[in-house]
Amino acid sequence: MKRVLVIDDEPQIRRLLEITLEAKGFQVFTAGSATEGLQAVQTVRPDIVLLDLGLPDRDGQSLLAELRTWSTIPVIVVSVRDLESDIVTLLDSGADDYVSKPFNSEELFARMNAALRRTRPDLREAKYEVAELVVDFGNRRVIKSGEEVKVTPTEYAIVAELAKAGGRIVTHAQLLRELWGPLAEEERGSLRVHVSSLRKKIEDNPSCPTHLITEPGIGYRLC
Amino acid sequence: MKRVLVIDDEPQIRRLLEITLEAKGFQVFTAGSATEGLQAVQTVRPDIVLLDLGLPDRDGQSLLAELRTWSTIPVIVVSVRDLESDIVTLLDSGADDYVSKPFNSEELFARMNAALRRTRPDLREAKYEVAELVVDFGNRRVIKSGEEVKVTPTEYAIVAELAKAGGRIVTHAQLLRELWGPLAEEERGSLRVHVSSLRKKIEDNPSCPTHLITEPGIGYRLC
DNA sequence: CCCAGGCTTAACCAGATCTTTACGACAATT
DNA sequence: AATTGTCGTAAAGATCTGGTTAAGCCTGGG
Repeated sequence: MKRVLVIDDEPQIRRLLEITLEAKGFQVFTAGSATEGLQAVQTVRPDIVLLDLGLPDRDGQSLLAELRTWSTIPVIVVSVRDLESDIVTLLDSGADDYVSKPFNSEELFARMNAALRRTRPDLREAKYEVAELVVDFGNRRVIKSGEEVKVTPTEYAIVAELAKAGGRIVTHAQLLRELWGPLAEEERGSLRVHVSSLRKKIEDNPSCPTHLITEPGIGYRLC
Repeated sequence: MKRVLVIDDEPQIRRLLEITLEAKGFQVFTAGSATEGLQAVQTVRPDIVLLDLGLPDRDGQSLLAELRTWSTIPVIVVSVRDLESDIVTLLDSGADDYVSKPFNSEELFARMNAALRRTRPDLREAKYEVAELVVDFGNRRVIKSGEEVKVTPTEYAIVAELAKAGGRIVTHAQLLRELWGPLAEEERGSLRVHVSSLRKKIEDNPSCPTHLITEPGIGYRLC
């Protein structure tokens, strides 16, 4: 049975979709806000997401952008707006399709199936892998040579941030912002310590790192 | 055994429903006012709610609206009024079905079962098993090594939530929201206590848990 | 009315985790 | 060669988190 996650702040819409989609044979999960929704993607691992724009806590597009940094799960955007420019922007941000309210449930169903057919199942795994190192976002785990590595919350945040960048450099500023909020420049020392202890766990030879690489003066990179 | 909460201000009706529903195999809880009812939803954790309109302290519809902001529990509205417009409004607000007084108990029973089937596909006949531990959603029981374990309502809610996640991590926030409603961040201490006592019941060695695992800084997981 | 079960709160403890600090290595610069 | 700044490491201390226990409160049933 296919699992669908509905992210919408209006309870009535959630209910409506729940009923119509269950009738179509989907297993339906719901989330009432953007943050809740992002979390739910990880926990319920749906096959497809229906995302309403105009959530209270966060812009739908930024949610989509964040989601796309670590997941390729198909997302269909649902919204009352249907300006041509909006549609383009959203598809650019990684949406798979677009349905405007009020929607015809048959049309929605058809588009969902199309999106499901289109996706490559092998890419739906929310994981980042390099050689013997695997960052499993879905289960919040780090695996090295098949063995799970116990990392602290901060260490996971660092390695996840680097993994999401997919091998590209992540600057000190970016990491600091992600870990300690926007105005934390004094934590550079702390960051160094955490990187150090992280290397002890994921590197064969911590003093000569092969995965968590320092880019002097810039930041770090996972490769 | 399914739990049903009856919210009605008339003692006679409460009694009547209590008797007929108990005969049908439900465990019945009652509340005599809207505020009492809202509270009871949290404390008794029913599987379904029967809500009478025309409560003294509050409009039934606003109660429904509030409930729907944090719970998807099936609600069947019972009322003397049966204006078409009212029915539509109520279903819009999130009611699952509508029965007008005086009601036929067979009809009510049928509609309750329909609502339960529709809204809780995960609980229909499902069980979650890991080694010697079984969470029996259908009968609301926990079995360990063939023996039933007596758990309190809150403990059952916790273990059921974890079981539904099927071994994946459930965050503190998710659990808190599910157990105490949307704005309960202060209950973390209480959650810890319940987890502790739950472990005493389902773990061979509670100080070294093998099933109910702590994911430091994140939440819990059943495996 | 009292009693028992269940929930919450508070206190305490242990261990994990984070930050701070100090120091040494290294490279680039003067 | 000395200076400067960046980075890694180790150790210490502070802080946080989670588990446990016991006490008190509330509620429903006898």
